[in-house]
Amino acid sequence: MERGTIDLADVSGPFDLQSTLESGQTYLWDRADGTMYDRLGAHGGEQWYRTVVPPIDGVSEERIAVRVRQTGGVDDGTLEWEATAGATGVLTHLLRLDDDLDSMLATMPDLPVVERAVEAYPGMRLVRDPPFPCLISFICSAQMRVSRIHGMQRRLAATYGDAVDLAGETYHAFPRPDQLAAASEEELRDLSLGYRAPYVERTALMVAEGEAHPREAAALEYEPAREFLTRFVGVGDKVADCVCLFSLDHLEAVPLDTWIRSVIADRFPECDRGAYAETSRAIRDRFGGEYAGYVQTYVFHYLRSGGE
DNA sequence: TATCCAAGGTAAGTT
DNA sequence: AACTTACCTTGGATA
Repeated sequence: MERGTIDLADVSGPFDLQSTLESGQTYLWDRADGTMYDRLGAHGGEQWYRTVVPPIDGVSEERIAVRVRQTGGVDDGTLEWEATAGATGVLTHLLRLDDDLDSMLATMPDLPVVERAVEAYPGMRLVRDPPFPCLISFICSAQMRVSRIHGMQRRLAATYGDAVDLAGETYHAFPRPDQLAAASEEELRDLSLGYRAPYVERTALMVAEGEAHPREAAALEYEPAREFLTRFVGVGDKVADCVCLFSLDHLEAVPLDTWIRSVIADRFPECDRGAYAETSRAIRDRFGGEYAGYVQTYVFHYLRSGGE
């Protein structure tokens, strides 16, 4: 086992681990105390969070089990980690510590709800999930509560993923495409995926057989990337936008989910253009363009956690 | 205790 | 292109 620390004074702008991981962007981490997504806004403070990271091109060539916690403040605190290999690189990648958050915040629109959301969760960042697990977890998200989406991913990992030991505990990696493609629809329904089971099965098969891989969409412009991702079964515009934003660095993507649609109806009705693509463009412009997805994530978490 | 409802939507069919 | 409808499951609200 290796351990290390990341000094947040060396990171551009603030960082907050808890709001970053528990704001409904990622379903691939667990809290060590088992309360991840159990209660909205349950502040345990300085908790360990853990995950297993698959090999990532240009970042790490091996699979790494890691746990991490934050001590101290969002500007001058410390990230403390333990892992099966050096983890500073993968944590910087997954938690977007390479973003210059202050500069991004400076470009965000001068709107009351945005300002309050940013003040409520200082240091919250977007995540950069691995593409395949991100794709599958958001296929599972259709018409589902956040805590249950997380439960599905836990069961998928426990059932089909490799076991990895770290510091006397067993972690379960998210299943690779070939592992998930070997699952039957019936087995997936037994994990209570419901009607999403055939979507997951068929999409895993598409990736396992090399028909397409979600990471290919990272090389495309944003809107073509969204269109590309909808070729996967169970992926419409909304899920495609989530993968664009939470995995593929298309930070202008604004997923039009039920929460953001209600924000549009209540506060920006002129942005409702009917069709997804046009409404998406309108709210993206209203949210400042280049980093509109950051704005969306602040507003989403702020409203969902009871603000206003 | 029983019943109802909605949850980070998508696919397939109809007009 | 816009509009309907079916779809699994279950925690939480309501009666």
